[in-house]
Amino acid sequence: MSTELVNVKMFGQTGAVPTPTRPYHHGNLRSALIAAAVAEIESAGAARLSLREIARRAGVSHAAPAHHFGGKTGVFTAIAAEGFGLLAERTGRRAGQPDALLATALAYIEFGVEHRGYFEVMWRPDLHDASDPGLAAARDRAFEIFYATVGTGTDSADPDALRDAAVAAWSAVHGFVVLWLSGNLPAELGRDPAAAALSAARGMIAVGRATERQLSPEELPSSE
Amino acid sequence: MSTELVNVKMFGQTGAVPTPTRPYHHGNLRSALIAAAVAEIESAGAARLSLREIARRAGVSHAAPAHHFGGKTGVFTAIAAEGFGLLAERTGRRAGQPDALLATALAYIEFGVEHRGYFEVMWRPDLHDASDPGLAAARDRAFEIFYATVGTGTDSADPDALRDAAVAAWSAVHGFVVLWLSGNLPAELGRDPAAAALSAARGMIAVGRATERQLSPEELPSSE
DNA sequence: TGTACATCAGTGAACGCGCGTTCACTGATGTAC
DNA sequence: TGTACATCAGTGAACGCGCGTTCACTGATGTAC
Repeated sequence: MSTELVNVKMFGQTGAVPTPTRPYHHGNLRSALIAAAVAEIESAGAARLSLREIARRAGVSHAAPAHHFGGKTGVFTAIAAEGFGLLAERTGRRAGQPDALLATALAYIEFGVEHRGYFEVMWRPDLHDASDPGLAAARDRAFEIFYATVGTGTDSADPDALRDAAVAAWSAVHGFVVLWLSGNLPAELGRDPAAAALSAARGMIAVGRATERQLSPEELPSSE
Repeated sequence: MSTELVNVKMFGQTGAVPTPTRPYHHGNLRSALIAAAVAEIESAGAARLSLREIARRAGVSHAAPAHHFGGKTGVFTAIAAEGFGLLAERTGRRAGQPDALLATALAYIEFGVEHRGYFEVMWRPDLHDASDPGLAAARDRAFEIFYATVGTGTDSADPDALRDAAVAAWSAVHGFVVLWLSGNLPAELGRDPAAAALSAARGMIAVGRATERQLSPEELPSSE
């Protein structure tokens, strides 16, 4: 009898075979728990997440997640940090391209829609520990990429103008993701988030012009 | 002994005074429960809301909320409907003004920030019953006002262009509120949401221009 | 190569808690006469 | 004006459930010799 066979998980089995044991040490419990938690958040929402449900999904004892992460906050913190890493990777790829701002905006939206489990946790300091060094580093890295892209995309030299543009662009893409995920956007936009986001980008041009028309002269940005 | 005195709530009392009874029928339990629920959501988040906590805040028996609203979904549905009513009232006030789009955007943001308890529930069909007739009517009314304002503000005659502009404007204000409420926006924006939103509006002009520059000619909106 | 031992990842039984729901009830209110 | 009665808003005791946490434990792994 090979060790392979012995170590395989065979929970459903009830035959004459002596109860096969899965290895006592999981080997990669951390990843398994995070994956289980993300899957659970995607199917039931972050509010419903319980340590016991994570354990059930990962096939370990109910005390294992708390043992490994210290508690629910620890799980959320790990998810958020990993999420910012994934986001930075996606958006960073576009840096330098001539249409980097638009491409980054679409990358942000695609990330949020494809990874709602991560996305939902990343912006919720009430769930995770925002001061965790690993999380803070990952978040800062993602922000740097975003700011740099907005800076070159909008030709904003003035730091205040850059910040305002970054907040505006971020609000727009973030709001789009949130409304999309919660099913609030009109159904006519279709089911492809990238196509819908492109439509919204077209709309953004009209909104920018209307804003310019409606802001009083002294409220308008001075430069450019 | 006046009825006033008899009816007053005196829970802490243990003296010789005969136990004063508060009226068996509350009189306005519905409003009291909604107010209690909104207050609880604002202090602890919608995820933590329990029927028992609502009852505690309202000073009624723990079974009263379920008795009145049928269950937690009923409470959330009532909150959402009332929230859309409040939003429509606020944004509707600005219709017709020359700067209606900007004013409506600011009104949306102020509403979201001031009434986070309502705001959080309104966009969560997983919490409330979106098909409830009262809720649907209130929501449609609020949407009509928003669409009309965006239509006149952006001069969008084409229905598709109007929809795109509405989605873009909505994403922007909605994203701003969500990021503001979750504490994710940079601290330099200050503590006054209206001032911060005005800054973001300035940034929106630059973002609109950058979007126009980066969209390829065939992706650009044809009219205007 | 073999043995002894420290480490610590993961277990599983037990606990107390707050929750939603049920249900027989209480008592205020409104209406019919 | 007074009486009888139906209605139903709100009560409170009781229930079972899933949760997080604790803690003595088990057993795989790595290291010292």
